[in-house]
Parts: sequence; structure tokens; C-alpha cells
Amino acid sequence: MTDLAPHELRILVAVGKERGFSAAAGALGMTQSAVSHSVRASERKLGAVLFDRGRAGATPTAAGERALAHARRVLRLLEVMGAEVRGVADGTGGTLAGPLRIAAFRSAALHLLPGVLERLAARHPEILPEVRIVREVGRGTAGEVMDGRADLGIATIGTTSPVPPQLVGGVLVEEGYALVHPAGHSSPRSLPLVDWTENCTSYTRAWWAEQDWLPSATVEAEDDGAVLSMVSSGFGMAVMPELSLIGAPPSVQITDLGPERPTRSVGYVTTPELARSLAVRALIRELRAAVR
Amino acid sequence: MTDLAPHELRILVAVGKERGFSAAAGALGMTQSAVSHSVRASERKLGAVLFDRGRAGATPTAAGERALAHARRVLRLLEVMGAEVRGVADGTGGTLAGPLRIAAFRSAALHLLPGVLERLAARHPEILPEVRIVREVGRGTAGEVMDGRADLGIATIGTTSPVPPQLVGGVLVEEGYALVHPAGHSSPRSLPLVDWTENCTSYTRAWWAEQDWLPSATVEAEDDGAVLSMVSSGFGMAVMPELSLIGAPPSVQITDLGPERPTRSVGYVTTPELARSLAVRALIRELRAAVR
DNA sequence: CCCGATCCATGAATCCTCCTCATACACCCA
DNA sequence: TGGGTGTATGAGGAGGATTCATGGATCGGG
Repeated sequence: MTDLAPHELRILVAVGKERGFSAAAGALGMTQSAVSHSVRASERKLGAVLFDRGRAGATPTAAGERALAHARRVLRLLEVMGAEVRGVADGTGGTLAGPLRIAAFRSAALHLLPGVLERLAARHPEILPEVRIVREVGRGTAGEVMDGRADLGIATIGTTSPVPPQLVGGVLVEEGYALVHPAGHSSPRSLPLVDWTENCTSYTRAWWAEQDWLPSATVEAEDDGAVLSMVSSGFGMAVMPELSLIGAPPSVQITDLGPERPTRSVGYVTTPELARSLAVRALIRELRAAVR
Repeated sequence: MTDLAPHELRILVAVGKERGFSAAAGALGMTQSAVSHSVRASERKLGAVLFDRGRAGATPTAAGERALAHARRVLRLLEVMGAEVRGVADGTGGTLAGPLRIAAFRSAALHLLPGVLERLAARHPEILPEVRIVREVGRGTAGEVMDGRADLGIATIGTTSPVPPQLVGGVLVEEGYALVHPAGHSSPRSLPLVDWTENCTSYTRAWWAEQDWLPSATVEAEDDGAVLSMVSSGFGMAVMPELSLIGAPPSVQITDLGPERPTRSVGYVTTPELARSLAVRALIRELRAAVR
């Protein structure tokens, strides 16, 4: 038997990543001795020294670099193998390869998805995500999924816009609204309130109506990006969800609205069939991990 | 630990090949009991039944087919890993020393590969190419690569047969179709049209249908070689890709079909993992050089 | 210059995985 | 209904993997 077993491959990869036997052992939850034994066995099987051991740990030799590259590929292939075989058996289609169409509202597409898709690509390079920005008005992103134009939608979920009965979905995160106004403005509350069509659920609107300090004069903008740029140029103030405020310029000031502030739930919707597909499940897993 | 070990993969492949536990055990020099235990363990790890057991032995389920394809690929990758690591360590250059399995359709195997493999052998004598001729119907050569039975496939690539998403590939050359008929025939267009199953993409068929000068009566032959020999013996005429016409005897006459002639793309497909291996890269380099 | 810290190496003991042996079970056919 | 084909399964043993305990090498600092 000259082939390396998966656990041996994993140890090689860990040593390459942690740049040392002890560190790799720690990362894998095993003993330095086990790593040493295993690497030595792998080297014997392959007939080549894979790591230069030194004071500062272990660094791959040229042969070791090639071995690491192969080890990573083999491990990934084994991972995909498990996923596909299970998928075929489940009748979920079997492959996680191919395009994965995501409909998202603007702030999610800009501030939530990039990191998620990056990690998804790292773990499942065979998935090719396509993001389409859909205004969250009317049927919104859920409509895109219902109409078969998207596999998964990032949507606001609440009592006024629940998950449609023919779809499945879940809440990812509940985020609060915050007041945003020009930084350093002397009396920000005298500024007009800037708003945009997609903003706010009816629950939020009710909260809104109760706040007597809010000016009634409002200006309607195109989308949250336009609102934010109007605020940052001193034109007005706005009540926006936190997701829209990620990466806001220093020229705006964000004020928490306190414990009674309105919130909204951001979640996902998909079809029951697609919910079992490996690609959609992988994406949901990454979404869940991202909002934690 | 949910990943399958190499010995488990080998057992799966053997069972798939020998179509039975007992036969696989015999081929592997082990007990039927060991095979049974191992397959059961693999099924438990993957969470799917891989073989239907019956009177006549074992046949793979759908999940089993996928598992087998992956198993072959993983084992192949481990093989390449060993060879390359040893090669790097020896300072012999680091390319895979050993067999490189190529699946090609007939005309490519006969007219494109010989020169390519000659140059490959000159540059990398340690690579031992094995060519298997596969009819380009159904999943064709790409299927051989997907199932782990070949490292690289020479395939026709087009809208009707794109590179499968889980594979990687590229176009090598776009070649035209030409009319071929017996040399010196007085009215070649009155001859029947000879064809063979692998011939022509749907795009080509569409062009074909538009040509009112083409006779509708057709004769079906086994392969392009048979077609060419029928044409050369005066039996009929044919529309064939240029690759099939290399080395055609002087008894046939080749007529260019003009600028509107149909074309097909000939390319290669391989797995993402093998695409990085030195042997496959060397072969692709030679293929690219050859068609220039 | 030695002390301590921080690496990796190694031998023995333990635990667990995998294989074999022996046997049971299911099915088909003469 | 017995013999021949196949697979399933439990018990036991051999070998591999991990741990424990320890040794050896190398470097930086007092």
C-alpha cells in the first residue's frame, strides 16, 4: 500500500498550513508525536522528504509542495464525492456544480453577499453564483424565486411579508434601524427626512408615526445608496437598517435609536426542492455562518 | 471520519468492475467477507446504498455509479501524486512518470495524436501515453474523463456539447467540413450521401438541411474510416471534417464547401485536479503547438 | 556560557480498524 | 430437495494509528 490515507493527507495539509508539527497537531486536536509518526510514514510511502524540519518548525520541500497541492485536491474530491453520492441517493439532483442564481435586495447584495460568496467559492469552487439585485417591493426577491428566475432569494421576512406558503425559508438575522445624519450638524433633527420606496415594513412605519420628533417633511430617493449619499452631503437625515450602513462614510453619523428601535428580519427563501440541493444548502450554511 | 480510504475505494472499483463481491475479492486477493464488510462500511460512511446485491452479483446503484466515478478519479490522483512527488525529489523534472490515459475519437486518435505524442515522447520520455478510441456519442470522451477512466479527452466542443461544468477544457482548433467524392466522377452529386453516427453537430445538421443540392438518400456506415473507404471506392460522397480527411487516398477528391461551410470545434477536456498535473499540462502544451 | 524554551524524534503501550475464518442465509436450477 | 451460486455476519487476531514519556537539537537571553 503506497497510497496516502485521507487522515495522512489532512495531516500533511495541516503541517503545510500551520508551518510546524506541533502547531498542526494542535489544530487537528492530536499529539505532536502522532503528526511526526504520520509525516514520517507518508514520506516513506512517497519516497521523498516532504518537509524541512528546523528550529522554527517545518517548511515544505519542493516535493512537499507538490504533495500538498495533490493532497488538497484529493481531499476536496473526497468531499465532493460524499456530497454527490448522498445527493444522488436523496434524489436531490446529485451535483452541486453549476450556476446558482441568487436574487437579493441592494444592501444585501452589496454588504452581505460578497463575503459569503467568497467563502462559498473557497469551499465549493464548482458552484457558480450569479447575483441579481431585485428591489424589495411588490413580491420582491421571493417573487423571483417563485417565478423560477432565481434559486434563492435574500428577503426581508416579517408579518407583512412572510415566507410565501409554496416556498420555504428562514430568518438569518434580525437587524435594527438606526438614525443617520450628517456628522457634526448642529441640529440634525431640523433636517428633512430622506426615504426610499423599499424602506420599512408596516411595523416600522407604525413606530415611525409614533415618533413625534421625526420631521414629517420627507424626500424620496431612488434607493438606500442614494439616501446615504444625500445624508453624507448634508442634505437630510434618514432611518435606515444597519445593513445599508455598512461602509458608511465618516461624513455621516449613526445614532442608535435605543431598545425600542424598529427592527427587520433578513432571511432567505427558496423552493422546497432546491432547499434539498447541495448547492443551495451550502449557500445557506455560509449565510448562517456569516451572520453569526 | 467520513472519507473513504484508498483501500475502500479500490474495493469499490473492483466490485464495480467485477460485478460482484466474490469476484472482486478474488481479483484483489482477499476474502469475500472482507469485501462485504468494506462495502458496507463505505455505504455507512457515505450514507447511501452503492450496490444492488442480487443473485448474479452486485450492480451499482445510481449513487454507486457516482461513487465509482469519484473513486477512480481519487485513486488516479493519488497515483499521480506519488509519481510527481518522487519525480520532483529525484530531480528528474517532476512530470508524471507512467501512464497518461487519453480518450479520443477516432479521427483525432488517427490523425492528430500521433504527431503530438511523438513530440511529447521526445520532450518527456517518462510519460507513457495510452490512447483509447471512444465513439463521440452519448457522453463521449468527456464521459470517460468524468468517470475517471481517462485523464484527458479529445472531444468536439460546441453549443450542443459544451465542456461539462465539473470538468475543464479548451478549444484547440476549429475545423471546417468538406465535401469528399470519388475523383474523376462525372456527376458526383448524383451519388448517395454516406454518413456515420458520430458525424456532425446539430448546427451542422441544420446547415445540411438547407443544402438543396445534397441528396436525401443516405447510407449509414460504421465510422469515418469506413465512410472514406466507401467514397474512395466510388460508392458515394460524404461531408466530413477535415481531420477525417488527412491522408485521404488520391482516389477521392475533396471540395471546399466555401466560406459558409459548417465547422466544428475540436478541444480537450480534463478534470480540474489533473489540469494542474505536470503530465496533463505537458500534453495540452503539445496539443496547442500541434494545431498552430 | 549555560538555562530555559521550543521545536522534532523515538520507543513502548494502548486502542482501534481491518481482515480472515467459519458459518448462516437467500436464491436458482437440475 | 440437494448442490451451486451469490451475500451477510459474528468472533478473533494481526497490524496500524495514537498516545505517553522521554530524549536530542537549536536558539535567545541573562
